[in-house]
Amino acid sequence: MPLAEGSTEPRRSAKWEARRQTIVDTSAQVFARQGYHATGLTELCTANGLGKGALYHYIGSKEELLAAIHDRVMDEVMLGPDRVAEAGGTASEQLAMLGDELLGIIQRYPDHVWVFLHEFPALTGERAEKFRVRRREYERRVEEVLRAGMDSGEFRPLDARLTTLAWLGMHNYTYLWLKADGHLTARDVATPFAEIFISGLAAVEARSAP
Amino acid sequence: MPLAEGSTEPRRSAKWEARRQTIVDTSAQVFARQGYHATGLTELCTANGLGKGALYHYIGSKEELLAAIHDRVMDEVMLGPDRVAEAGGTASEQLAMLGDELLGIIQRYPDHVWVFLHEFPALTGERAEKFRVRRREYERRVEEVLRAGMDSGEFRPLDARLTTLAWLGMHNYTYLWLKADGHLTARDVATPFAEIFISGLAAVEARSAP
Amino acid sequence: MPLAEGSTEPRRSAKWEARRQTIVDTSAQVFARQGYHATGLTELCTANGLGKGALYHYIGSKEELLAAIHDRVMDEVMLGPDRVAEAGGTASEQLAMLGDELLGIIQRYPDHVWVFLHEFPALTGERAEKFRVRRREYERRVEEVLRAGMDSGEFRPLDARLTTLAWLGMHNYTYLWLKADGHLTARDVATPFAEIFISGLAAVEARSAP
Amino acid sequence: MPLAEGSTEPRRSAKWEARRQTIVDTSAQVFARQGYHATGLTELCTANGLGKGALYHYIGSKEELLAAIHDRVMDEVMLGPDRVAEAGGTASEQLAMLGDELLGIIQRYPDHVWVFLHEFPALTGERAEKFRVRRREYERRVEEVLRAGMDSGEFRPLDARLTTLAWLGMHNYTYLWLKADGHLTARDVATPFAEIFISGLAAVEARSAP
DNA sequence: AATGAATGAGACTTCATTCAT
DNA sequence: CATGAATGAAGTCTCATTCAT
Repeated sequence: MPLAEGSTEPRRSAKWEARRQTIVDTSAQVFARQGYHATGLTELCTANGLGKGALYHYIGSKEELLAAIHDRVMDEVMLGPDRVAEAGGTASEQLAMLGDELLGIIQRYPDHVWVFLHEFPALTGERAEKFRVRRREYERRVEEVLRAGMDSGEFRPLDARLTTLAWLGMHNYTYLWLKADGHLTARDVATPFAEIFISGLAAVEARSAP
Repeated sequence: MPLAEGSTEPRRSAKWEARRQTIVDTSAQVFARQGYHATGLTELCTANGLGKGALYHYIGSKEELLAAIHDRVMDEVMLGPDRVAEAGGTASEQLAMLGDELLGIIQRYPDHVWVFLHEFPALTGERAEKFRVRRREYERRVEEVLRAGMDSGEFRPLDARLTTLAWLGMHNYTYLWLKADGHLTARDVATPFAEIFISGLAAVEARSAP
Repeated sequence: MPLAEGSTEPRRSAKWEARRQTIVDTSAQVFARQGYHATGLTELCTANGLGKGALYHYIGSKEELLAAIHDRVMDEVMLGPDRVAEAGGTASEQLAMLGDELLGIIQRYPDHVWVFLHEFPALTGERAEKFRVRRREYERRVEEVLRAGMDSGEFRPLDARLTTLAWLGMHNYTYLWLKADGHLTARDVATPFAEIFISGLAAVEARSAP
Repeated sequence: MPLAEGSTEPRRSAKWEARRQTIVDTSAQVFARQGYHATGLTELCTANGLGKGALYHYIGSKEELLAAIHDRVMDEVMLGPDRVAEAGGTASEQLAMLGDELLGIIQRYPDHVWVFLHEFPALTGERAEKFRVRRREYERRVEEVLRAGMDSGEFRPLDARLTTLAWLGMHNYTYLWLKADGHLTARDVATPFAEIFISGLAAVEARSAP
């Protein structure tokens, strides 16, 4: 019996967990390339070098595998706001850091992110709800930073929600072209993005002074 | 396969074309709600109030239907840059207009856009290539406007490609939340987006003057 | 829209219904021979001379097919008590008639009955409940006849429920050996069974009269 | 396959045998609840608190386990006629005793009996044949008693085979509702059953004498 | 124009069983 | 004694598409 309550999943060996992680990562690649629905179990088996039975020994179901990919990337994403809050600094600095963190993840986990942003609707029931909640939570954290900047007069007073969505779109959308194997690092992108966005938010007086 | 597209396809009656258009639009709705792969032909039949044979009479194949949805929205999108070029004006004005046009389409065709941005990978072969080309063409037109602004000194000198991608992300990503039925009009969003983005690009002297 | 309310099943053509009935009967034979769980869809396809898709066009699902077999036989069984009640007569006569009817069905539908008595636990949810209810209803009708006989003094006063179960066991159990192809007719069995059972129930004075 | 049963099978330790017996009994419960085919090895493992390897160490195969359950109950059943023959008495007394014994087993081993009567067709080859033979042997013993009663004039001259089948049905069928946990003992049922059946068989003169 | 029966490949998943550890 | 990873065949069911009517 595990110490933590409510964990209905039977404890598995470290070896099992490691293998499972490998399978999750490999499968993310395949899903990113072909799409979740367009990828059959047989293809996943080939990609992972496993028979169907063995694959199911690790993944439980195709949808559970999809959720595991989501978890992998969402766990990382949620760390960003925490680290940023801990680091402190001005709203501009915090927003820049958030962008850095986010693009870093997109670059390090391009496949997982692709799956996360594209195949989320394939999740059903509780699994879908879980990630809807986590996603909203992240957005809320971004919005908080923006709102703080507006409150302090560092940013112009804008619609915070709309501004958050603009920022998210600008950054998230990079999943379509930002890959680790390119010559571009995450920071190469994050820095100009931050420059554009933050100076776009900057309080008017700072700009229009005669 | 015909050498010249559209030439050998048997001309259909106006009635047929009208009915087909209705089917394309209705199907876009279903695809947007459930995903292309997750939607079966039977569901499409129900949604369109047609038997399988009749549906195939109009759509040719499921993938051709998907391509028709792409066409519907891409035809509209490509009109934007043309109209903008014709209208003339400063780079800022042109960029704002582009945003206006794009968000207008996203709001008027939320389902088609959703399908276009989400299910594009389901297209294969020539059909995929066709839309890849059109999409790149649109991006090139946006980049042109940005490059013109930088050349004229209206915008700071930035990486034009990267800036284009930032602009596209910020605008395209609205497909996830911008719906016609909301209280928000396309312009309600386009205006603040343009303000943020354009002032973010504005040449430094304009901002830092003492 | 069908006239009858609540009928969610789409109306089907008479041809479809006829073909379905044939499939139900043929499948009952296969299930009776090999068992429900031990029979695969492929086998059913072979037996019915149909591909998988076509078979599903008619049966909906394997369990629905099982339910259809249940329906076929249960519809017939439930007619017995009605006909008997209508015919009237003494309790002994009614009981004999019930046995006649029941064994007649067992002989005419040996496969359906086998499936009904053996594979009932394979039904789930509402489908299981439906037949549990109908079965109890039939038993209640038998018990009523017995109780009437006891009340009138025609039968000895015994535990009516227990007596019902004895009668049911004696008759139902014939499904294991009573086949139409044998030389034995249903009546050949029903008559001696009725003689034994009814004289076993007969009021004591009728038997022990000097 | 060993030529002489039981001879070449490696003798197992008493501990092994005990453990095996426990497993057989526990599994009978699971099979009775869910059916043989509907129960997976994994479920059996859970129910028995054993891993797959360990379970196979005891059971050999799923079908062998099923056979063991059959053995358990059939061994008991076959003792009945022997004990009855040894006890002697009139045909009526012997028949009543047989019923007593049989219902006693059904009540003491409801799960094993359920499996025996329901899942017998899942046995294949020699194993199926073995139990077919034992079952026929039991029926023969019952028929002998009936025939003796008829020969002696104690019972009316009826079709002995048919009468046997009636008696078996009446008694065997109780497996559907006779459980140990109820308030009803086996004798509570056996006595009225015997009364009905035996008086139903009683020689005519005893009843219809003018 | 339209129907819907039929196809058969392939979808996801579970099965009983084996065997290296 | 016991484990649990691995197998691969078979399970039920859905798919897009065709075609006789």
